[in-house]
Amino acid sequence: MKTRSRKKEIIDVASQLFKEKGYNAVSMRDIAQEMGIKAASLYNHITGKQEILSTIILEVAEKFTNGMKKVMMEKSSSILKIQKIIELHIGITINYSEGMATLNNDWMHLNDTDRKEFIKMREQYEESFRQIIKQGIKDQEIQPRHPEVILFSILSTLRTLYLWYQKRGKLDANILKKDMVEVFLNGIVNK
Amino acid sequence: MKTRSRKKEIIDVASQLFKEKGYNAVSMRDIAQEMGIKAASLYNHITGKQEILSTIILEVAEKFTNGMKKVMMEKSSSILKIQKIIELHIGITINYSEGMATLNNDWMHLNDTDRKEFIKMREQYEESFRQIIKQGIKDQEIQPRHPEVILFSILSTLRTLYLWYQKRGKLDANILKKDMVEVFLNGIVNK
DNA sequence: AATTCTAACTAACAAACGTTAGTTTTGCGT
DNA sequence: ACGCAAAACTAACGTTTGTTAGTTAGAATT
Repeated sequence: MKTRSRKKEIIDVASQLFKEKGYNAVSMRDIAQEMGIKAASLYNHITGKQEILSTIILEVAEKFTNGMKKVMMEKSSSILKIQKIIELHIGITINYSEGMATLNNDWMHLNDTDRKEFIKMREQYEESFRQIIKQGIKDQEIQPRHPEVILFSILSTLRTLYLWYQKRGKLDANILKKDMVEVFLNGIVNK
Repeated sequence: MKTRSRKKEIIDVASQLFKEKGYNAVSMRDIAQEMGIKAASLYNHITGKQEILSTIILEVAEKFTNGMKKVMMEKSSSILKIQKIIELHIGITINYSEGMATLNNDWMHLNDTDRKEFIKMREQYEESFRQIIKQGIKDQEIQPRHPEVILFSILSTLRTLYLWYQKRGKLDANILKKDMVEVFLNGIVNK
């Protein structure tokens, strides 16, 4: 189907623009101009601006949900699971950095239905992560600190990875992962 | 001057709304309605929407610049300086959480002049932080890892603190600081 | 009591917005 | 070469936007 690929083009162009200026600062005319067509022509492929937004965000959100599901099913230590989660975030950031930006910054502009679905997914994701940390503390793999601080510190770093990854150019994902795991697991102090 | 306090009111109301919906999704009529007046009346106190935005952002940005300047002048270890920076962020987040959100999300909607100034301030701030980390590695206080990963991990956590602080309600700032310092300095692994 | 000032108001503006309707062009399968 | 569907176009719509102009009620100052 030709429409599919054209639709994908629209989503890609929109992702890029949303990342730079945010959803509300990008008009349908901006998107169309970037594609060399008129705004009205976009409606041959999509139902509206909202559809673009929810397509971008929910696609990335599902990647996270599925990735976390896999991690949760593994029979490994909590530390190893956290490493897998860091890996998951790095992978998604590399492949969907524009979508990642939109998910972070513009999820609140989803329509009621999609926004509620998104929030539910996000809460479940965080809850899974929290359980892993709590289990790690119980098993004495992880230091007995407030789980919420650990969860928040790691998650906010991973969520804004997209801001940073582009600047570093083609820094090897493996090196990035290794260093980041080291920092979170062992800290920065030289003892 | 009476106008000053009324202007402050506008800034405060706008900060709250900007935090929730973002700069472009908040209209002058929204701000006015929240204050119980008409949009046109706002112009007795401010020159326009842009002024509101730059007032909010540049005020917070200067807090950071001044705070960092103080830290840099201290004659203490790098580790201690990093602790001071964490303290600085927590303090600003508590007192200016709305402005913090706007700074993070809407700085790109500043006009050309203000945006350039903001970017310069941010770059200088990051560079100072980077120097502290590099010095710490040279002095063998900090483990010899890529400074950029350390910088990014800490900074992105601190920058999005505002997202998390409100949820935790009145969690004591001192406990938060202590736990967060522990996580970054010593990591989470129980050795 | 008269004047000035502050901060609100109503009315209106031009521009930009998302979207719809109807029409024309393009390009592929026959 | 013809037919048809896909995908572009023009024109316009009703809203919403930030902002300006001119006016008015009430308080403060003289």
